Amino acid sequence: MVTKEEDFSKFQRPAIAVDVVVFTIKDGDLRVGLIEREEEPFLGKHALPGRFVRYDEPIEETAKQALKLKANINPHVVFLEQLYTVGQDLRRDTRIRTISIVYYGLVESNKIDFQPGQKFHWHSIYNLPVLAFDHKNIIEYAIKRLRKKVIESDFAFQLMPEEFTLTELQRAYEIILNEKQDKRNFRKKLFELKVVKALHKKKMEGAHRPAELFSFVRRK
Amino acid sequence: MVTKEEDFSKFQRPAIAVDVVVFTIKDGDLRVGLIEREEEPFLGKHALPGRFVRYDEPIEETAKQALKLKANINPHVVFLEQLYTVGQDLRRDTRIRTISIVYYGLVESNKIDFQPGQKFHWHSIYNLPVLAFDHKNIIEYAIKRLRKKVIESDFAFQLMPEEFTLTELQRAYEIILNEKQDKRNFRKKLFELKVVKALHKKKMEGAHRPAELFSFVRRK
DNA sequence: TCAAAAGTGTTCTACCTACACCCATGT
DNA sequence: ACATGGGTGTAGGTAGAACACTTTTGA
Repeated sequence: MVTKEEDFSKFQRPAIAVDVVVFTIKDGDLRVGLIEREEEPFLGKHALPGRFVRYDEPIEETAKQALKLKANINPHVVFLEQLYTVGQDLRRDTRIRTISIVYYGLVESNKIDFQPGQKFHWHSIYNLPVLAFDHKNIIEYAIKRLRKKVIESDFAFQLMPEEFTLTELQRAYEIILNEKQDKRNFRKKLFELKVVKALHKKKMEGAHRPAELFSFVRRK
Repeated sequence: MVTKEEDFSKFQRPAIAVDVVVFTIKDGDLRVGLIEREEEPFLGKHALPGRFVRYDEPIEETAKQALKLKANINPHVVFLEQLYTVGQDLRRDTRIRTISIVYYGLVESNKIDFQPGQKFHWHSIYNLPVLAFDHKNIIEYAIKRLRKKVIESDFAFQLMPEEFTLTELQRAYEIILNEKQDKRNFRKKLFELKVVKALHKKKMEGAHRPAELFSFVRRK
C-alpha cells in the first residue's frame, strides 16, 4: 500500500463500514430494503443495512453479515457486487468519521421470509421515506448503475426465480428500466445472446395459451 | 452506516489506505507511475503511490497527498477517479489488515518535472517490474477499466495537452487501446460528438503539410 | 520534385427499431 | 365462440467499418 513505513498507531483511523443497497422486484415495483433506525442519530429515519468492518472480516463478508444480522436475509440468496466507496464528507456520520463501502444486492423477493415485527422492509424507489445519513444519494446512484448494468449484461436474472417465462423476464426489465420493451425485439436479443434456454415445460395459468418456461444460461 | 449503535472502541479497526494508479502516455507507450520501496515488506519491489487515510482527510485528498508526497506530482495536473476498493484478502498487506481504495489518475507526462534521484518512475504497462502487494492485479484491472472508459467517453483528453492535433489525439487512443484506428472514422466520430473545436492555428513541424490545432470542448 | 504527414467521402454491412397478426388455452 | 396473453417475421433506418486519393509543406 504505502511506500514509506508509517507509524500506524500515530494517527486515529477512520471507521470503515459496508452499506448494502438491496433491490428486489415486488408488486410490479423496483424496491429497496431499508431499516427503521432505533436510535440517534436519525432516530426513526430509514437507513440501508450496514455494518462496521471487523478487523478479521473480508469486506464482502461484512456485507453478508449486514444482510443477515440487520435485515434477516440469508446472504446466500443475494447477488452482491461492490459499487462505490463514500469517504469525501467527513461528517456524513455525525458520530465518527466513517468511510463506507457500498454494495448493491439483488434478490428475488419470495426467497425472503419476513418475520412479524421486524424492522427491515421493502420500499418502492418511487416512494422512498426520509433517509438517514447520505443514503438517499447512495440509493440514487445505485439505481443509475443498476440500470446501466441491466442494459449491458445479464444482471436482471439475479432478480428472477429459477424458472420463468419470457414475459415475466420482460416485465422485470421494464420495471427496472421504467420503460416498455418491444416483445419481439426483446426475445430476439435474448436468443441471439443465448442467455436463456427453454425447459420444454409449460406454465399453465389463466385462460390463455400456456407460456414456455425458461432458465438462465450462465455465459462463459 | 449502521442501524444499531455499536461500541466502536470494542473492536480494532482495519487500516484504510488509498492507492493511485497513475497513467501517462510517454514515448509512444502507456505507462504507470511506480515507486521503488525502500523498506520491508517488499523491499526493492515496485509499488503504487499510496497513503493511509487520515481521520480528518477526505479520501480524494488522501489520493492527492499520495501523489504529492510519494510521487512528487502536483495533484492539480492529475485527473483522478475512484476505481475500486480492495478488502477481501486479509493479508494483502503483511503488516496490518488494510483495506485500500484504488483511484486511477491520468496525467499529461510533460506536466511533470522529475527531480534527480527520485524514487518515482514511469513503467510501460507491457514491461512491468515485480510488484509489491497485490498491485499487479490492481494495475491490470485499472487498465481494463481505463480502456472501457476511453471507448465510451472523453477520457483520453485527460492525457492530452491543451492544444493538440487530431493525429496526436488519435495516437493517444491507439496507445491506450493498443489497436490502430482508422483516420477518417476517428475524425468523423469526433466531429459528430462535438468534443473538439478547431483553434484555427497550425502546427508547423517537419517537412509536410501543417496540422490544424484543436482543443477539447467540455460536454454538458 | 520528392517525401511525409494532413485532410477528406462513399459504400457496405450489421444491428436496432418499429410494427401486426396468428396461436393455444379456459370459460 | 370469445377473451386473454403467448408467440413469431420483416422492412427501414442508422451507426460503424472498410477503404484510397489529393493537399500542403520542407528539403
